[in-house]
Amino acid sequence: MENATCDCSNCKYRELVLTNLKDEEINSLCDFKKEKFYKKGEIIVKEGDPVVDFFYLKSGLVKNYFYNQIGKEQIISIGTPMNFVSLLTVFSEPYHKFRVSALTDSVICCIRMDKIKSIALNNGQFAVGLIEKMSKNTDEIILQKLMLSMKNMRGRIAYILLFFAEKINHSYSYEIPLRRKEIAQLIDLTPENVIRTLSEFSKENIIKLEGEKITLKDIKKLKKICELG
Amino acid sequence: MENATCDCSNCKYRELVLTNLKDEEINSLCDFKKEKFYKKGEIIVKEGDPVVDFFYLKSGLVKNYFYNQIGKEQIISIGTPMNFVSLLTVFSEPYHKFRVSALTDSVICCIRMDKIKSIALNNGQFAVGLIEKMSKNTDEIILQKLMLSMKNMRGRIAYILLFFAEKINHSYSYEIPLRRKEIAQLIDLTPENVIRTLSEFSKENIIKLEGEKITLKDIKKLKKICELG
DNA sequence: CGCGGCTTTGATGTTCATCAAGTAAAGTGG
DNA sequence: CCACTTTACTTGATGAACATCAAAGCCGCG
Repeated sequence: MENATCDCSNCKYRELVLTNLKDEEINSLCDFKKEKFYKKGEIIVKEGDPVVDFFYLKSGLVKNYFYNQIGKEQIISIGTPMNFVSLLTVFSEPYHKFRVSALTDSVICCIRMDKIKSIALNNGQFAVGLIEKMSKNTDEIILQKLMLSMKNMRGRIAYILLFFAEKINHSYSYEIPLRRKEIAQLIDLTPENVIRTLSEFSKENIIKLEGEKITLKDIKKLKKICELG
Repeated sequence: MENATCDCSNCKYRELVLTNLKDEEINSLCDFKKEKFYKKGEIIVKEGDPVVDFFYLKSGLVKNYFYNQIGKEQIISIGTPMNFVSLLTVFSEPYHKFRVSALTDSVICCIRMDKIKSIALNNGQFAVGLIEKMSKNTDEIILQKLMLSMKNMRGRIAYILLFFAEKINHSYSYEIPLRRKEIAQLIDLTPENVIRTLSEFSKENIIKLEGEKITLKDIKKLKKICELG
């Protein structure tokens, strides 16, 4: 993990997450800002860490996860660029509940939480923008979990392949950003069954697998499996 | 459903949900406030309804749910007193995504959404309070779904019985507020298996069933089943 | 009274997890 | 650079957990 600085005032990334800021507020935020680079696999936040910074992802991909009673990893959500890293716990709890790590090399902007709060106290516009953004973000997480829980094996795999394509890579041909095991942890299957289903899809000519690269060949069929499965 | 009015300025219920309001803001909010009474089973919000009011539950119990592709009802969360009714979609979407109905006779306070937003714009204290409350509320929903998804049949039933006792009824002896079928919809089982497991617990002397009344007899064992299941 | 919806129990079937075993790929140290 | 270890991936066979199906009793309600 490395640090760096950049200019916030014209930062497109900041604008999408933190809006309606006056110039002097931007300065006050950004004097304490840190931009951090994380390598694939690096841990960004550990459960139990005190909440000091507010994070948002500029580029890369992160996972939000925890370990269940029997020590198995469970992925709660995937953090995409222009979005919050970590759940909203940060606004109501002094300590992080979950772990966050980088799935790919990632750039994260860290702003002191107390600065955010103190600006929100004085700038309602900003606070309302934050509320709206949070609301959207959380709803998506809940919706995704709901959608997944309703589906069977094939439906879940289809869903997640389409999710990677449409929400993350913006292409139907991409490198799968998660290991088979991680996919399993995200959609609540075993790695064996993830593999099995991918093989099935491949045999049925719905997808094409080449190493870590995947091409979704029959989108229509895939969407059907996703909806009905 | 009936309407009524009450005085907001000293309302303990309002204070817990909407804090840091100045006197004139309370008045501005409450002039447009409606207090509504819903009978058990009544629908409070339908998916697709425009978001005009902000709801919080003063007393009673509500369920937040939707219908999946095959028309089966799925319960997302149970709304308890002193909390928001409906998910946070209200802050970012113009229309409700889910349906809400009363599980028991309920009293709901309805405040115009535009009033809430316009006050938040001018009162950062209020906005930050709202953010914290929202954050807590949503995290609980996500956590509950996560906990449930990790558990097997017996674990889920144990969890939900303890949830009813500790979070809703504040007693280990209570009337079950949901039908067997609704419990199934909430914890993702079939009604048959809900019943079967309750029967098992009853035979194992962990609980006692008398009509709709239930008594959790062996809390220790129940918690063990909940944790390990 | 009789109809429909909820509840309950038992029997059967399907889906998915688990177990086992083997191959490939990727890091590690001499 | 090559043996060695470790980790990921893959396939098949077996078993357990839960859904589904079927049938009967119960209650509330028109």
